[in-house]
Amino acid sequence: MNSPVTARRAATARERARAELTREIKEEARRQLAATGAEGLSLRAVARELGMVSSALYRYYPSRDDLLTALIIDAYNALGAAAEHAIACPAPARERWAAACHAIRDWALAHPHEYALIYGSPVAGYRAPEATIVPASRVPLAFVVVVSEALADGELAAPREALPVTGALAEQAVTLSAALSAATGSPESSAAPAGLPPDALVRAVIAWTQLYGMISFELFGQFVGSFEPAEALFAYTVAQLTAFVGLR
Amino acid sequence: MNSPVTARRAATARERARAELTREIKEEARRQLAATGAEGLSLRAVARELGMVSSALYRYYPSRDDLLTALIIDAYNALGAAAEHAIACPAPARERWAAACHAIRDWALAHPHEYALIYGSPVAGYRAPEATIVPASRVPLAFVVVVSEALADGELAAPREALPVTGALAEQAVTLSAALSAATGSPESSAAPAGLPPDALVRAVIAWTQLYGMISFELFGQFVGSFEPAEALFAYTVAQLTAFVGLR
DNA sequence: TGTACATCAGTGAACGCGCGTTCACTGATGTAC
DNA sequence: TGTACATCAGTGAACGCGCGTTCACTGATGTAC
Repeated sequence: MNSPVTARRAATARERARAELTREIKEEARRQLAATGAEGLSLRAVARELGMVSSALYRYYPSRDDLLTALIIDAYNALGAAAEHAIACPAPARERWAAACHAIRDWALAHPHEYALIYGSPVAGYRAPEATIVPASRVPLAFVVVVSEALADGELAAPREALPVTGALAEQAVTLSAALSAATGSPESSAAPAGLPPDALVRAVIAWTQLYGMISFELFGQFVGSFEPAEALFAYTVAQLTAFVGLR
Repeated sequence: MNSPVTARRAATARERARAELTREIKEEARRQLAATGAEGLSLRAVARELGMVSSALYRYYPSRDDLLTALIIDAYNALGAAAEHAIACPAPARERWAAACHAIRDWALAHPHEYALIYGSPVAGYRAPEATIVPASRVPLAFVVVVSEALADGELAAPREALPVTGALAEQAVTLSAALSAATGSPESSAAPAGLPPDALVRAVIAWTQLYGMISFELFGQFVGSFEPAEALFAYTVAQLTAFVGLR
């Protein structure tokens, strides 16, 4: 985009203004998302709030869907960063794992509409482009990394009541495991989560869906009148899951 | 509504036509829901499809939200009926429990938009009325009933790795347990699920959120490229959950 | 059984709204000589 | 350094759309005497 062939030079005023406005548009859109939800996000409203004419936004985002995509990617990245930050500390794997769980819930409670945007029911007529795949995998990858490191450090042991993983499920797990090794073999990732055995990987994935279910139930109001506030239930679930995943 | 004070009499042609059309409107709305999702549901489109003028619908549903509410209640009831049907057979509790899990997933896969309507991200600007509470509780109640019956029949035992339920969580569980006993003490329910100990209730609730998370992940496309198709993963999860809940 | 009146279903036009996107344009900023 | 041209940001009007909801109305169905 920015003429990568030519030598680097200082950004012009125009370029700075453009970057600035691109950011402001996204911020205003995020604000409206938080107020209205994804379906209510409107280019015209965003432009209005920024004191521009709606057609001017098309200099920055070619369509409403592109703006939505930008928000989705940002949300995945923000949540992924929260999880990665939580596991980036010198502590036993089981503690880092639990910290990631709580970090994810905290982020979700703080940004409910952004959480719904990425994990809620799909937005009608919107098809997520491939650019969302990598950001979307940061959270599950963080979990896999922790479990892998626990395995390497001898802190992983299958729970006593674990059922064997066989058949089609084992095949899927092996395939995914290989894909993960390939993906995280890239230079930027120091810890290679390769070689996670199928049953450990399956348990990690199940744990992730459990977290997701717990957080979504809370956020979408299914606990109103019973386990709301849900801190206690969540903490208990995380503790159980830690054992289920096999973190000692 | 139907003049319960006066003696019963044959329905007039008008009344039959009204009941018929009310049903047809809901059916058409459900069809559009399946095609477009909740946000795309429009009174005008429903009327158009039925060959009526849009204002005529207001004789049947006072507003779009009321039509949505009717669909939500129907969806809860359909899913609840599927779960109840699955547990209504002479078999060990653990099998009936697993059957309910699979029945719920099957229904969700067959009616993805209706599932999203009741368990997806809340529809913007829509507030669920109280009339949805009872239908919404049929599924969780079915699970509680099975576990209660297992307890009564000596088929329930805490899993070896179960953590104790204490503090705020135990209090919430006790309160909920009491509410359940009161609610299901009504004549229509034969099996009184009273007296479920807090830790068993908590585990049942956690299991329910796990199921929900697993089904939603599959339905909302988060498994694309990894565990899709998700039958194997789901079956494994159900088996694990059965043990977790303590069904022997 | 027949008539007068009340109830109700459905019509058609209208209100008022907001939306995404396109397009020809003006005027400012940047660039090459 | 100064000028001519190219690039780009933002404007304002317009297109075409669909929506929920209201309202005065016509004509059919039901009811009471």
